[in-house]
Amino acid sequence: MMVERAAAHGLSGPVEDYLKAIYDLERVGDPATTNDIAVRLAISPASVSGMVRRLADQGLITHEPYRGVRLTTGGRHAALRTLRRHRILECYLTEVLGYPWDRVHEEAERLEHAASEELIERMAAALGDPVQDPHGAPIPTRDGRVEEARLRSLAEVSPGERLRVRRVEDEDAERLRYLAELGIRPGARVRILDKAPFDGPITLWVDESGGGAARAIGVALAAQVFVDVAAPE
Amino acid sequence: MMVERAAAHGLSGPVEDYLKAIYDLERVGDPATTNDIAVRLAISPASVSGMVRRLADQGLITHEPYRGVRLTTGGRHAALRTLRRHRILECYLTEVLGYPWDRVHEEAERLEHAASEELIERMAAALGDPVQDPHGAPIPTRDGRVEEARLRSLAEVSPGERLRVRRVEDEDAERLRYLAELGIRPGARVRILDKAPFDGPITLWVDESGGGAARAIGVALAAQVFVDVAAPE
DNA sequence: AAATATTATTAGGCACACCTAAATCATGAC
DNA sequence: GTCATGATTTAGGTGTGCCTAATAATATTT
Repeated sequence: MMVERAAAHGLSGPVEDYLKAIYDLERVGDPATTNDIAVRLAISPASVSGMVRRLADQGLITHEPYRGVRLTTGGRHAALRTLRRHRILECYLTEVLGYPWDRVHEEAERLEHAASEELIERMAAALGDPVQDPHGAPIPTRDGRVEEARLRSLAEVSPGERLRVRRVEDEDAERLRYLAELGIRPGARVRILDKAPFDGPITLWVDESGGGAARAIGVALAAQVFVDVAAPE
Repeated sequence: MMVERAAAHGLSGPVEDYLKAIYDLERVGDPATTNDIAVRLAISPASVSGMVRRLADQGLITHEPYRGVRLTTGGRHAALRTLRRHRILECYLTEVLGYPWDRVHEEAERLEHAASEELIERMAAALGDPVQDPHGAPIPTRDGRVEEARLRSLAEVSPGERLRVRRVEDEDAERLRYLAELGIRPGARVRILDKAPFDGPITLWVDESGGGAARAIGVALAAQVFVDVAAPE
């Protein structure tokens, strides 16, 4: 007899996590390598090898040994369904239940595997079908379409231009809390004042209601903040 | 390295399900037998034997071989925490997200293992700390207290008295849908008109706004509907 | 009290998802 | 063109939670 999955979908929690990770790594650039995935999920490369075989057997990814891994159409759809669930949950928890910015990711990470499509759609409806989550990530549509804006990170941008923060990585609660303290969140207007050489601190001006403030952050943190050129307001 | 549980609590989903089942069986009467648990969870008795050992090792239950199983204080608290999560979720899904009566149990059954204490308390607060779920089951308090009213089932009551439906079993969606059609839900006022012999049908009068209707149900279904003597309104 | 039926447990397996340690493969340096 | 380094895979193992089939303990009948 087949093991009855506790999940609300055909896939186990771990499988959904792999697909999300692969989607995200692929999005940035090249095919996801075993190692990339291992680092992302904080598990050993050997474990990834095993799971990669199973995912390939199920037709969710293609695997060129020693080359990397790509999602198939089916795998991509599964990843986007999970991502939709995750991001709608984040919106709902934040907007309706008053969850703090930095804790929402963690809760959504668990709920996304258990929440049915119906629950997610009820939440989406209650929110008026949001198009992005609290960290600025776009929410895939029901039929699995997203447009991932091609944004530059603060680490890549040169001083001068007026910028608008569009998105921040949401994985790490502490970092998020710190960014929030600095006023760096989606929608904020910023301008880079200076970049110290040798990966030194990046000084920027953060607009705030009634003024603003100069802030300095390291390159690692700046790489997790994505911006585009600010539309004139 | 210890396996990181996906659960938001110390216990795995299956363990929480066992504890809930044992709690419920104990509540009705004698210590839960291996077989009872197996039937309740729709798994083989052999599997229950194995899990029972593990639960006993963890100090969640005591086990007298060939006698049955009882929750320890710790086990009971764990069961009540899970039950609280389940029932608050049912309330929230019904009242805030408009979930239908018959589908709410299934969704809560999955979410209860993933939802953190914080989420549950936020939902409870949004609802004004409800004291019972949509099927009439009492919600344990944060500190693990419940009073389970000693109710009689419709199958046990004699014709004549004016009754009020207090609670119905929520496991089976189809049964719930049928009961709802008949107007039999917590709060409804009913009176037994007749009980046919040899476990024959039970005929009852169900008050409805602007009248009422006579309905007949079988003993199996009647055993899942719990009532007390109607308070004069 | 012995035979039978019921109930519970043990024995032996399987799938999943992880681990460490030991090969193996690929590639850029020399 | 070989070699070392780093990435990847295989080999072998763990814990959880389920299974079936066989065995053992208890309860019931005769």
